[in-house]
Amino acid sequence: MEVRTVDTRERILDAGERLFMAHGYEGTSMRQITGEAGVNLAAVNYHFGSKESLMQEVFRRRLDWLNEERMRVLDQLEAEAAGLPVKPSAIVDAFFGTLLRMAGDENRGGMTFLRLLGRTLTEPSEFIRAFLAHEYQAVMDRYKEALFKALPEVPKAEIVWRFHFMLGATSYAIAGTDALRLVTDWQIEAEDSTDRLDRLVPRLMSFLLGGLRAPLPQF
Amino acid sequence: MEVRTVDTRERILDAGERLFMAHGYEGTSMRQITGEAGVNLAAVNYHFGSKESLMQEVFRRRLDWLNEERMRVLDQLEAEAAGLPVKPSAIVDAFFGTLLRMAGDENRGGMTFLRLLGRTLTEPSEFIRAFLAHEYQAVMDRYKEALFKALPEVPKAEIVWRFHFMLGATSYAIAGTDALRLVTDWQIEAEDSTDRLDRLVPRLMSFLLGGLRAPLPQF
DNA sequence: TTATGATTAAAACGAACGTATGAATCATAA
DNA sequence: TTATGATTCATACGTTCGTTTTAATCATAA
Repeated sequence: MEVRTVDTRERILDAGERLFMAHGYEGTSMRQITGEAGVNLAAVNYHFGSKESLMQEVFRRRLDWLNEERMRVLDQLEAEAAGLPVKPSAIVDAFFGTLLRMAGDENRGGMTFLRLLGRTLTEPSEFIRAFLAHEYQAVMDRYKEALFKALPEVPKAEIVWRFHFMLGATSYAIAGTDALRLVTDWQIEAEDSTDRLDRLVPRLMSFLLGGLRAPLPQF
Repeated sequence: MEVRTVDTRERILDAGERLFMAHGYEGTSMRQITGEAGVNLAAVNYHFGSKESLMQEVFRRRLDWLNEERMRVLDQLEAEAAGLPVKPSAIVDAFFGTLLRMAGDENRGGMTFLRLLGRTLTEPSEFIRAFLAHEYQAVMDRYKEALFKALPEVPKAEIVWRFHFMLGATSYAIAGTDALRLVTDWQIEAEDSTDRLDRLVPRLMSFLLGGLRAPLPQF
């Protein structure tokens, strides 16, 4: 009774993850999902209730671990710091590095999930935004507070904005690995894909830290 | 014979721009568009041929001007520099500042178009990506070359990546003005919307330049 | 072995989709 | 004023959408 259920659920989640990533939420049909998963059309509604609930479950499966891990790493950093502020670079790595390192872990969705997440953060559908905002709120608040402490001389509003910019650069870097042929041509194409991922992390980290620590704008 | 045609076309483009921004391409129906525009359902197919062609025309109406302006500004910067390399900050402002200043120009789409553009850059639909890549190619190449000259000591691949990151931060900052309640709560909400836009430009510029000039990652 | 509840399967539902058609209406030039 | 071509209109086409229903099939416990 259990074996086939888990199998079916998992197959649907995998197919949904890949197809939502490739074609977006509205652009993916239930028939595509069940077709790719090799299950009956009615299986999604039976196991998840609706297409919306499936989408939420696709995210929950990955985000639960990611955000717990982010909390755990930050806990550890703060424990090691023993009351002193944590270095900004460590905070940025805890938040964005933990995310990016998921790309290499096929058991946690790998690149597919990361690209889905990157795309979804700018997705218009209301229910997805509401869901993600809820899922992320606690982690966001913790990291904002950590950055406030790490950069006491920077106005809080500036930190929030720069966190926002960092999120954007990261989402885009992930989502657009092949989407954004706009900028890239031969210079990047030359590297193979594992190389590209290994090198993306330090490259992006340098960029994010440079932006975070840039001189404040004068109005 | 001309008055009503232009009117109808324009009303459809305006409605399409707003609805594609709010609900995405797949999430917007012809009936929504023609309903909001106050025109007959068949008008889109009559004037534009298809939904895809309408989407392309929505972008072309704004991008033609934007990219010409970007070319013009860069021409002028290079003329003023008289053979010497242009300052990176000036190049970044010419590309991203020109874009961001569209937000204040309601005649050129204002915030609505900017948010549509930001969201579309991560949109999965194949025909949109192909279209944008084609529309952008010449401008991208010009700006990449300018940055190569402005930063001769930085490897070209690094510059391309950082251009990519800058695009991401900018798209996201625009698209997520209200989408990304993830990070922001009271700190940003406090400012009213015109204030927010005026202050976004220098804030984003500082961040982008900080990222562009960050120390290179060591592998 | 049979009864039971969980799962899968096939088929159909009404609604909404993008597009096409042909007649009505309009503005203009002859 | 009438003829002509452009535009608007109501309507319908064929598909596809997400979901529901009812029956068949499965695994397990009594």
